[in-house]
Amino acid sequence: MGRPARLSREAIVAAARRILGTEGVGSLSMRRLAKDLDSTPMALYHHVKDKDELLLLLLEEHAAQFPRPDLPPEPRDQLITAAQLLHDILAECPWIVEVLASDDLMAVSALWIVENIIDGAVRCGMTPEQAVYAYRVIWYYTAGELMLRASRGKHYSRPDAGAHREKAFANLDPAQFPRLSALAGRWPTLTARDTHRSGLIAVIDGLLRQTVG
Amino acid sequence: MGRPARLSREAIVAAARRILGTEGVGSLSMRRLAKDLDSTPMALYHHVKDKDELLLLLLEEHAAQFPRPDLPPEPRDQLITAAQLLHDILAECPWIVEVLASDDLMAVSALWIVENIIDGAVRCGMTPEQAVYAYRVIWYYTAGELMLRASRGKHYSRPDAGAHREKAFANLDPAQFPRLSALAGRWPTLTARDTHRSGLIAVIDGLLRQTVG
DNA sequence: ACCTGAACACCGTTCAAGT
DNA sequence: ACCTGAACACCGTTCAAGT
Repeated sequence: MGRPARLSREAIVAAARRILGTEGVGSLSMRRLAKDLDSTPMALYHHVKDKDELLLLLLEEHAAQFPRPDLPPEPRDQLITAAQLLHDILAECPWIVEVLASDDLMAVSALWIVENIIDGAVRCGMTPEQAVYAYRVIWYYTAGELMLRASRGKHYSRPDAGAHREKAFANLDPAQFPRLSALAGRWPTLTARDTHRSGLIAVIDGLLRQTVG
Repeated sequence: MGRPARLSREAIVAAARRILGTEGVGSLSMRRLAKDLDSTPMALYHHVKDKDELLLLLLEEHAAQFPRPDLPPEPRDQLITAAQLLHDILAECPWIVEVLASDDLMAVSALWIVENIIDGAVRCGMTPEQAVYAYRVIWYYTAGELMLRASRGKHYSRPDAGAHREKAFANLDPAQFPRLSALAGRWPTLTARDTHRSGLIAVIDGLLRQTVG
């Protein structure tokens, strides 16, 4: 019957997800993964093309397992809810943004969301061209939020987190930077707030006004 | 008189900028930099704290040298022009976005732009809190656009660029994805368009409507 | 087909020693 | 103070060989 393969795509993806969950993306390397599987780095390359493919497999798995709620029928609500959902799915694997960036299309298991964003936009009165434009603006906002959220998470445990910022604020000339000086004390609190949804609504309504009045 | 230091911050930054300009961020490593300076990697650490500090020095230099045009007096125009300027300054060094992300404040030589964004927002009628919120939404949009632009640049020369996307579109079920199927052929053209400014205006007007009606 | 070992061509950074 | 050499603890990936 031919000896069974020791490794498999599934086993590799499962081990990778375990590392991701317990130690973060920073710890996920082909070598570390091989060690966890009692194998060698090169054995992995028989099952996945390269590290990017492995990361995409992880996203596919994550997105496929994510619940698919019914979307509201009203087109603007559908647009907002779908865009929010796109953010929420990726918020749990923000490391994927860099991989997705190389091609500007979502992973296939998250494509239904893109379809719903475009559909909502068209049903709001946009042309298909305008709907793609709106999707891109929403995607830039979402990707930026995810990237900055991820690197905040990466550095928040450092003892000197925000040291550079505090020093910059302390050296601020109030005559030259009146607005920033006045805000200095409240800046950390204000920037720590989660304003994603509210910002998303502003972005979408701005796009709707610009295109369909 | 004590022998002069062979290396200096300035010489290191200059060599780094040369590598950045001719070969891109991917080629900028402390070891490569040392080689270009006929020195050793560790000699560099006597003049800069670490690689992140070096990258910030490069941004400071770039932003300081950038022209500082007068901004339009009308607050909404000031807001739009300042936000556009923020994008244009960073568009020439998009690799900095990751470094800036760790602290959520701009490099000091670009702070005058942040001041003007906040000022424009306040003069449009926003409270300082709302102005910081607006700045953050604008920054997310800008950072996302820059990041995706950068990785498009990184991969556009590959022979298989867009291969994954094309295959994904080809396998699309028109019944399940009517909007995307209809757009498939035009997707590459539509997503290649530079819509930054138009999107920025939509974002800003959306924010203004949401906060000051 | 699947896996191993060794190698290639790199990283950022620390440590101990030199002048 | 400034610099060097060697080392630490890693990377992703290719190549040639084994079963």
